[in-house]
Formats: sequence, C-alpha cells, structure tokens
Amino acid sequence: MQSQVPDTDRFASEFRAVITYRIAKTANLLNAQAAHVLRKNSSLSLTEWRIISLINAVDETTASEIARTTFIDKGQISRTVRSLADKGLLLAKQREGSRRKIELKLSPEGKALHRRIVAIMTNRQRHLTSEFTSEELAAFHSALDKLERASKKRDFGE
Amino acid sequence: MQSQVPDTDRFASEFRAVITYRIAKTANLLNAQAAHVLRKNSSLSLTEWRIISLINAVDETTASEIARTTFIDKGQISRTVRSLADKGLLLAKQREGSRRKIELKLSPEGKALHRRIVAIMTNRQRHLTSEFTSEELAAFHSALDKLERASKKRDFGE
DNA sequence: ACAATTTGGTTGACGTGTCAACCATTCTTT
DNA sequence: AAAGAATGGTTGACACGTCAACCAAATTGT
Repeated sequence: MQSQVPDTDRFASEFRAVITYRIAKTANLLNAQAAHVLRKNSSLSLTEWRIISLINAVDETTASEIARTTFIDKGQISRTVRSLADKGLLLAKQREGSRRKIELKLSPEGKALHRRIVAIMTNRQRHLTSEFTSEELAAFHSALDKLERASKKRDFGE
Repeated sequence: MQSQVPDTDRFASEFRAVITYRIAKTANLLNAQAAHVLRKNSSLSLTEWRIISLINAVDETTASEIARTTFIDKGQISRTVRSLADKGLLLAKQREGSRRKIELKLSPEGKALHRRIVAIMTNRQRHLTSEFTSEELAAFHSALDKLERASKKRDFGE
C-alpha cells in the first residue's frame, strides 16, 4: 500500500509558482471550510454570513455601500438581503429623507446570531494563523494589498 | 464633487484584519481579471483554461488526477473535459490496459492555443508580481502553504 | 473464486455567482 | 425648470460550482 499522501502532485512543482492558481486554490479551501463550519452551526450561507458581519461592523449601512467595498454583485446582495430579512435577521427600512436608500441594520436576533458565530470564526482565524509570526502576517497582508491593486489594472499591454 | 475613490471603506479597518475575507476578495478580483483576459483573447472559461494548462504541464493525465491535486469538483472536470474535447482542444482516449482510466492530452490545436494564451498570462503574472521582491514572493508562498494546511483540518474544537 | 471496497468517471438537481436590462429617484448641468 | 447623467436597488436569464447518487471497472480481503 502506498502512503496516504501518495507520490502526488506531478503538478505541484509547475504550479506552485503560478501565484493566481495558488491564491484561488487556497481561497477555495478556506471558503469551503467556512461554509462547512457555518452549516454545522447555523443555517447561513457564506455570503449571508459575510453580509451579516459587514453590517454588524458599521452598525448600519446600505446595499450599495456593501457592493462598493466588497465587490459582491449588486444583485446577489439584493437577494441575500431579502433572504436575511425574511429570516428576521436584519431590518431594512427606508432612510429618513430618501425614498431610495434603504438602511440595513441587524435585528436583535441578527445581533445575537452574529455574536454566537463570530466567536467560532474568531477561534477559527486564530487556528488558521497560529503558525504565523506577526511579521509574517503583516507581510502577507501587504502582499495581498499589492495584488489587489494590481488586479484592478485591466491594462497590462492587452 | 467627491474624489474618485471617496471617503470609502468604513469597513476597511475592521476587515483588513480578517484574513479569510481578504484572501477571498483578492482571489475574486484576480479571477475576474483572468476571466476577462481570457474572454478577450479566447473563448475559454477560467476553468477550461486551468484544465488546459494542467494537462499541458504534465503532458498527459486523467480526470481524477486533476481532481485530486486541484480540488476542482469531479463533476465539473468531467463536463469541462467534454466541452474541451468537443472544441477539439483535447484528446481523450482509453488508457492502454484499462477500460476505465481515460488519458487526457492536448490536441495540436490545444497546444497551440495554450502557447498563445500562456504568453499573455505569463505577462500578466509578471505585472501582478512586479512590486514583489523575491523574498516577499517566497514568504507569500509559504504563507499560502500554511493556510492551505490549516484549511484542511476541519477540527478546531468545533 | 467470491464478496466487499475503492476508484474513475458521468449525470441530475440544485444553489450560488455574474451579467445586463431595467425602473425609480436623486443629482448635475444648463 | 427641464434634460441628462448618475445612483440605489430589483429582476431575469444564464453560467458555473457543489453535492449526492449512480454505474462500471478494478482492487483487496477471505
């Protein structure tokens, strides 16, 4: 019998260098893990959870503000917001003095849920970064910054 | 009139620290950019392109080997392989001495396409990493390794 | 040699993401 | 004040990802 992790990865050497593959793969793994944890502990999808924590962070916001900062699709936000409102986790009401902007806030139930889940997720994040020194972590964030900036330039000699 | 990039991101301070958000967001931006480049230069989807380059890298492989190393869904691979075969970009034939394994190779057209696109993508990668020193790049890869390993443990006190 | 298990691959159903069109409202310009 | 542009949000159509069930072939255990 071969070892658990076999000869594996004839691909590895070639693709370890391709940074975009690596990020995509890591992101997928992390997202899958998060979705799994959420399923076990709630009935939230990953996007629902993200939107909840975003709203929680600023206390009150609008769909378009979320869209602008997260790059989540407008439409998807619209639908997710409705599903969260249907579940009674958030309150959406017309902003004073506007007939268009809709103010999003967590309901008490939403806040309670957030409190419960954020504890789990914080724990998870601690585990994920447990092998990082704080310098490594800072460097990693700064690398992501650079990539993010570079990813927004759609003009590299196309 | 406000500046192009406005007061922005009341979220930023809060969420810069949440590593999984940041990776997911960066990965999304990079994927979107890649998909965009592919659309402009070919009729390939991102997964089609990835599978083409994977096959190219090892010359010949099977669906399950791809699944094992990339964590792309079996089903998705199966369908993508068929669509690539339909487009004449890859050849799928029964492996000698097996009535189950199917050997995947690029067709001459597939190879030519790969050659054309890989040039563009390599150029892109150079732009993406142009602000990285080689130490930074190495550190970034090693950080991804750590996260990948940690993401596979589904047991952190759940 | 047989049953039980594992592996390679396909398929269907369904959820999520993405794009573009759209409407109503608000802001800008003249 | 009216026309035009920009913004906030919703919707529909469709592509893509994900999960589970499934079949056939191959391997393992007895």
